[in-house]
Amino acid sequence: MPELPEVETIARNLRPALVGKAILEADLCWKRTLAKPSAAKFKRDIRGQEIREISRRAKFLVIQLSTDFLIIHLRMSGDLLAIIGGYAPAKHDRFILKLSEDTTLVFHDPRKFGRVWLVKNPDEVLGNLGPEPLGSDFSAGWLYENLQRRKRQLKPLLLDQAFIAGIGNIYVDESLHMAKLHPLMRSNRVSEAQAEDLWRAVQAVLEEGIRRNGASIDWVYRGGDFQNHFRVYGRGGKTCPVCGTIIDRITVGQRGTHFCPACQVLER
DNA sequence: CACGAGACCTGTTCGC
DNA sequence: TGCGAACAGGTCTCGT
Repeated sequence: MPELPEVETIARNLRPALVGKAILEADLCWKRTLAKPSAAKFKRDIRGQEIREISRRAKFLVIQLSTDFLIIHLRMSGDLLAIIGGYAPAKHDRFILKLSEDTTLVFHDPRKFGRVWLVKNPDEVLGNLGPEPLGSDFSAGWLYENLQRRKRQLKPLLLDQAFIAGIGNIYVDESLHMAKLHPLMRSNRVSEAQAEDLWRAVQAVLEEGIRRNGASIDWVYRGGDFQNHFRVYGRGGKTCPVCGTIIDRITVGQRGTHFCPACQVLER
């Protein structure tokens, strides 16, 4: 579920409930959820540290502790909950931190794709990420230049976290639609004006997602409502809100891809 | 370098 | 109603 706006929403919600609390004990329910280090070292090292700050980098949650960084990626179905008061174990809980003041941080993840790291240096995990799309290094000029240097299809390139970090399947489809660019267009054929449109669209769509507290779909509900404002994502067979044409659904890089065949024309 | 397929997982929804 | 197939917010690895 979580792309940049959803992870940002989670970080904002967790911050007031967790910052300042101490970690009493870690409990790992599904072994593979822990990416680094070993379970024994993890449990030993994390105990007694205090939660200093919670932030986001791309789709990662970064929890700064007294001496280490706890980094979490929710992948497809992960969710993080701060439970104040009695904690009752639930079916898909994979990892639990018992905190001071009767608080529990629960990592709930039905599909078990999510991962957790405990590291001294966050770059060990975050070092290969591209620029933050809502950050100052992401400019129209940077985007144009870097699109020229590749010859990839736009959609898979924008999903490549080493190229730009934080965009996922929903927001890429929405961004390309807003910029009126076809998902299969070659990146090196994007004009300077089109790159500027794409730059603007990516930021607008992500900002709207954050403003609406992210998108909540299916059984993973977190209170966001961006799902009620999708223009193309998940709307194959329905009409384009801009021109009324029927939205098409294709597969690109094994991902469902939604676009308007009239607004987003593939020139060749 | 670019791309497709397969893995990793469980749950829901759809078609017959 | 039952049952298999398709599909789901992500990313990694391997072969071509």
